[in-house]
Amino acid sequence: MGSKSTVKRADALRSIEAIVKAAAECLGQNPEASLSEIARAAGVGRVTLYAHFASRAEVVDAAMSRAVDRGNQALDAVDLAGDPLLALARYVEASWHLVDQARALLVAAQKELPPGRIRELHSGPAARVETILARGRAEGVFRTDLPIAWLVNVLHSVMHSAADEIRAGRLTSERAAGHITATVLAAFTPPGRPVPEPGAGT
Amino acid sequence: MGSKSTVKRADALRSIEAIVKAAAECLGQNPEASLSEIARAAGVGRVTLYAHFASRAEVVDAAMSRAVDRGNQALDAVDLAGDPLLALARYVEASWHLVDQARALLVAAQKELPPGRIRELHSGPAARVETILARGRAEGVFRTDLPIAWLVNVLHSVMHSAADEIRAGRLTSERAAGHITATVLAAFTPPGRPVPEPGAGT
DNA sequence: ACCAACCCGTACAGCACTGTTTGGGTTATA
DNA sequence: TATAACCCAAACAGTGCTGTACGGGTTGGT
Repeated sequence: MGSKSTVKRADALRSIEAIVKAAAECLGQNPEASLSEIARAAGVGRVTLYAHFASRAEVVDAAMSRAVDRGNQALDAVDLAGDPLLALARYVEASWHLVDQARALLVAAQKELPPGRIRELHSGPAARVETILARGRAEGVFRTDLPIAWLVNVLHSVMHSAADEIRAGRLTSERAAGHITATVLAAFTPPGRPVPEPGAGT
Repeated sequence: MGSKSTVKRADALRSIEAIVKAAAECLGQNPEASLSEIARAAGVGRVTLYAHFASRAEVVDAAMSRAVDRGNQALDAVDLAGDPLLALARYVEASWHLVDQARALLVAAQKELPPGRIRELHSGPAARVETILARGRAEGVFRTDLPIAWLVNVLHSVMHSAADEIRAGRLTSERAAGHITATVLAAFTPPGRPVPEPGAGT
């Protein structure tokens, strides 16, 4: 789409990059950050921002896309094969961090972007977890009495929970992953089976 | 405080009541609802609203207080003694519903009210859960390898999770409580012990 | 039946944000 | 080095919200 304009100049690309980065950071802290704030954080005039993005929605979309890309990229380096319990632990270790920053950004996106676009962006990461969960269920280590979508949502909720606790000063970043996995592995254990002891594969 | 004015007239009290009720409902659906919307929903002129509440913050505070009061009242009717597992199940059954509506309201409150006031309002309900959890830990049915504050937060997160699933159309209200308790009771089980089968005391 | 308290609509001032325009200075690229 | 692309600050219109001020109608309490 949009092959009308000739190639952008180098400084223009630099500006755009700075804006998208600043947008991801600002909106990650405060979903209602104004375009003025974002432009200032990017070290760029507000008008320049409008020269590259037609509307606030476009800025949010770009920031969201960037965050999702980074997330996918980081998760590609994670080994999701082998014991589902360990795979899930590795997944948590690598992503709880990202999920936190993405949350506020998601709030901004939900107000500015059509729901379809949101699902589209969210589908990639979601698929990974579902794969792990499905394999774990097939192997009998994860419960089958609750829908997969529910389990996925619980996982994300617990990650958000950790972010809250950190912000409240009741939890340190180092312990977060451990708490999350301990909680989630227990929550996913099939009824009647013992919950796994933590620290099996550290 | 405020013993200067003579008693309010009956219609004034009726208006105030309608405003607070409408505020709780509107802000419960959309934390950014304007005072115009709230006044309209209350069947009252916008100016009348300002005659009773000096600022938006006062309206939010009143709505929040109302919701908390109602919640406490509903929870007073719940028996929290006996088997901690069953007590927790009863608690969930009675309150997941309230927590949902209170969430958006809380978002509004966090933007308008000082943090101290928020903690003050939240302390009542939180204490209940902590009591159940502490007793369950003492009796060995809840895990002690994670802090109580964490467990409380997990419980709330899972409740929010249920609200999300319902809004997304992937869960019905009837099954919500069951899913929540099944998840949370498993998450709270001490490592090495079997997770309880659901439906023990239905 | 009276009067104050209350309600209402309209209107105004102030603020913050979005999006656009203008005009002049700077820099990449050929 | 020329020129088109780019950057910027200042300024404008438009919108939506908050909070206040008025004047005329309605209603509750005594």
